[in-house]
Amino acid sequence: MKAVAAVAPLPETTLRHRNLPLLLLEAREEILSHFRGILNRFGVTEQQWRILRVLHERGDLEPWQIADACRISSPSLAGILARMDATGMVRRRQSAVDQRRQTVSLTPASKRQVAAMVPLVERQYRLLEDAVGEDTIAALYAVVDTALERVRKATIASALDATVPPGLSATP
Amino acid sequence: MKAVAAVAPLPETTLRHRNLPLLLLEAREEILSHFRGILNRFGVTEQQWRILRVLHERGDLEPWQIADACRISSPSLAGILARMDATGMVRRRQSAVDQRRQTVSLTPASKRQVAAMVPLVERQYRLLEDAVGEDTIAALYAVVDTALERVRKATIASALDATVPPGLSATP
DNA sequence: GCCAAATCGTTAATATGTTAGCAGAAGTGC
DNA sequence: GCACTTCTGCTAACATATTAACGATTTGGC
Repeated sequence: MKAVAAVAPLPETTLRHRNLPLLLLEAREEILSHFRGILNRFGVTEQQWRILRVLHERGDLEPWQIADACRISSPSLAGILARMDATGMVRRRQSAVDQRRQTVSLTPASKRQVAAMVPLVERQYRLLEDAVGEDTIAALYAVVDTALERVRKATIASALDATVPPGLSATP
Repeated sequence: MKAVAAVAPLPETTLRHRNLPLLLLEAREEILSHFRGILNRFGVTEQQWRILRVLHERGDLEPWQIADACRISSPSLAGILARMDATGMVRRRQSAVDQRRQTVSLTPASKRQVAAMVPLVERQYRLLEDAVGEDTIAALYAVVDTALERVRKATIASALDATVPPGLSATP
């Protein structure tokens, strides 16, 4: 006869949860694909557009503010801003009071470019809403907003803190 | 006195729509941050895990199937698979009938590694659900699913096809 | 059977993401 | 005033994303 432990949950090797980051990546890429033509037309990358847009909306910013707002890591941003500075898309000035800090601002040329891009981007959003339903897009914003907020506020433990069968970890 | 055209919509320079791809990026990164510890522990990148996982779930696949399932472009996948092959994470075999095709499969070592990672990943999903509410995560899956499906099925025109004021485009 | 077109994986060039670490500058406590 | 800590932006090393283009097939039309 089988022992009592027969019902004990074996180390399951089947994922019950679908890959949520992958799903979000798919959604993001699918939507972004409809804007990429506009970006390519104006010769700006997706990250460069995020930066142009946030500078357009919020005015001059310091690099750490851009990094935070655009979800670009500091090392990535350093290179991106250097390239944008070299091509005249932004201007960087050192702060006089704090030698560590900088201020990034749009140039007259990039302001004109943003002004030309904004109506196209806005129109593309409307075309998207017209095609899939404004309510669908609104629900997407809303649900992602609340999920994001709750994940950020929550205290989430790490599965690594739990007891792990020794010898299975790749830790040296 | 003002002319009748006073109400005509000036070329608006204010974006009414928030950056939706950025919002999805934020959500994705926020969630992924809680899994990155597991991936780092086992020395696999996020993309490598996507590949390991899909091979675990669906068995041997050809590169184009992996590219499609994991949302990895063909050029990126070439390098990733080459590295994974070099480190023994996957094995590649040429097809006998079609010299262009390959079959990618897990190795015994990577099968053991996936088996060790799956419970941790699954546990992390549960910790996430416990912290933010299972319904929140379920709603996220559901809404993103439907939005993604509708965007894919819809026929969405390009804003570039509309009339653009000449001289504002960066087209040479 | 043969040639043009489509397929599959790949390389090349450039731009970013990730992690670790570092240098200069500014705040902090004593 | 000085050691200590924090902050800000940066470099370095590596892995990926994007776009264009290519080489080796395979397929389809005729």
